Amino acid sequence: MIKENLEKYQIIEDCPVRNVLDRIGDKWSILVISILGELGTLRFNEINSIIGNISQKMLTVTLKTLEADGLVSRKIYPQVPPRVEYTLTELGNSLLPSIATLTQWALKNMSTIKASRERYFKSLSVK
Amino acid sequence: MIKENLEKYQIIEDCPVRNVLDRIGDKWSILVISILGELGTLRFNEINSIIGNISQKMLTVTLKTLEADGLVSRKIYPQVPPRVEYTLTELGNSLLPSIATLTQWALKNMSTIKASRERYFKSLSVK
DNA sequence: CCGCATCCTATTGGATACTG
DNA sequence: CAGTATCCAATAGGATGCGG
Repeated sequence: MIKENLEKYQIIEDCPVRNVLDRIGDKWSILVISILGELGTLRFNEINSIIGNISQKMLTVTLKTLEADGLVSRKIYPQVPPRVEYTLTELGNSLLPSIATLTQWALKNMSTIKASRERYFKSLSVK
Repeated sequence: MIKENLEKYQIIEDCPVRNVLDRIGDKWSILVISILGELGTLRFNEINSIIGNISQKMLTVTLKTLEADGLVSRKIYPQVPPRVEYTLTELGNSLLPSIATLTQWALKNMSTIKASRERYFKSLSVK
C-alpha cells in the first residue's frame, strides 16, 4: 500500500516541485515578491530601504534569480546616475495568492507555534 | 508614499512570517508534511523509504522540529524493537491547503520557469 | 528499529571595498 | 545609483559509527 507511493515522492532525478520551491525558499525571495506585489514598480534602492536589513549583495542575487526565473522584470533607464526599476511579471503575479495564503497561515498560527516550541524545549530540559 | 510601508516589512526584531516560514522553507519539511498529509500515520522507516534519498539525521531533525512546532505528533510504542509513529496534528493539517496551492503552482509553472532560466543564461553568455 | 553524536563539507549570506 | 568582487563566518546537511 505504500509501494505505489514511492515513485511519487522519491527524487529520482530532480524533483520539479523542489526545483522551484528551493528558489523562493531562500531568505529574501518571498519578501521581495510580496513587496513588489503590493507596491508595484520599485527601484533598487527603494526595495533596499523598505527591507532595511538586507545586504546589497543579497538583494542583487535575489533580484537576478527572480529575473532569471521570469518572476520579475528589470527595466534600465540609460541615464546617469542609472535608474533601474523592478516589477513583477505576470508569472510573478500569479504566485502572489499562494504566498499570501502561506503568510496568512504563518501570521495566524505563529503564536501557537511559538508556544509549542517553548513547551517542547521546556519538556526537554526536565528530562 | 513609501514611508508608511517601511515598518510593515522591516524586520525590526524578528519577523513573525519569516520566523515560521524559515522552518518549512528548509530542504525536507514540506515534503514530509505532504507525505504525512496524504498517507496518514507512518513509521520512521516508512517515511525514510518513501523519500528515499534523505539522510537519517535530516529525517530526525526534520521530524523533531515539526514536532516542536506542533505540526506533527509522535507516538512511541514501548516494545522491542521500538515502533514510533508520526501523524500530522490539527495544526499540521491546517497547513496542507497552503502547501498544496504552492506545489500546484510549482508543478504548473516549472516548465515555464526552466525555459526562462535557460533563455536568461543563454543571453548572458552572448554578452 | 529508531535514533543520537561526531565529524566533515558545501552552501548561504553578511561586510567591505571598489566601479561605470 | 546600481551594482560587482572578494573575503569571511555561520549554517545546513551528508556520512559514519554507536547505543537502547
